[in-house]
Amino acid sequence: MNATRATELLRSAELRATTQRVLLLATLIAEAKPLSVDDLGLRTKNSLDTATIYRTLETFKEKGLVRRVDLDQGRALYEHAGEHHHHIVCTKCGTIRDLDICLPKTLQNQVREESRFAHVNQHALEFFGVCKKCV
Amino acid sequence: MNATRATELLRSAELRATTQRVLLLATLIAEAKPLSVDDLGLRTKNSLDTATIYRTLETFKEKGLVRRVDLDQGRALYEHAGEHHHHIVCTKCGTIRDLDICLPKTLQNQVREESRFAHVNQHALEFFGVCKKCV
DNA sequence: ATCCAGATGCAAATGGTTTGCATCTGGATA
DNA sequence: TATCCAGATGCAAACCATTTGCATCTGGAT
Repeated sequence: MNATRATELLRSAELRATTQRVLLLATLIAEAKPLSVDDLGLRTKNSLDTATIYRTLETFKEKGLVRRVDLDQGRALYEHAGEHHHHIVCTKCGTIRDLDICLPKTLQNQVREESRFAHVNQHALEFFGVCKKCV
Repeated sequence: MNATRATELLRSAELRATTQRVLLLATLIAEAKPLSVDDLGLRTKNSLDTATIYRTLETFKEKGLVRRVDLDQGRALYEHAGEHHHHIVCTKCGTIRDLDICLPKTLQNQVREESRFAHVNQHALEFFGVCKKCV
């Protein structure tokens, strides 16, 4: 069960381990993929108020427990924050797969130079395609 | 003036060159950066109905005249579709700068293999940082 | 067992985007 | 150039994800 793991994580993030937070975090850990607020509502059997889910996800994000992913225009997705990675999305069925790749350092340095920004902190990289089932 | 250029582009896209479309496309060409629906409303002196802007942008997108950029959670941005490129956004002031870089082919091939998708059609790559003015 | 700052639930408000419908117009045709 | 109509526009209402105000509840410290 991920409830104990979730509780531990909440404690180390200095957050009160409420029923709702444990449930949400455990769900995010269990599913291990980006979920929408609706998804989270369904997977927790609508036992949580929508506003609570939004507020909780925001809190989690601030503490680095989850990461927000913008794959979908229209609604936000959140995933348990493990290692930095990227995704590929099937434009037909919406399936999301994790990718174990990242940008080469050379490209990141190139951006630092070309942008003339003082800092380059992060990047979003998402791929879109058609999965085998949807060909 | 970009109006004639816009009219030409509309014609070759087989779209009726209405006053509104010419105005919108000319504005997108002139600004040469991602604009929100609100931005477009202001820059056209609120002479266009919001619904018209949304519908027109959707039409333009289908015809490949504009590209939608998701930099901002909350509202969509659209830019005149020139060459494929990416952006860097200042997380303090919101300034967007074009980047003349793209993913190395090797990485794209890596994604093709690792994803096991039938096709990989496109990617979104955005950088976030702090520009010199905002340090 | 008590207590209270912070968390939750509920409902209403917000803001971007979409849609139904009556009217208008670009541009093809005669 | 005048006519015509499919498609475009304007307006207002509807939608939907997200946020917010506020009264009540609760985790965990005392």
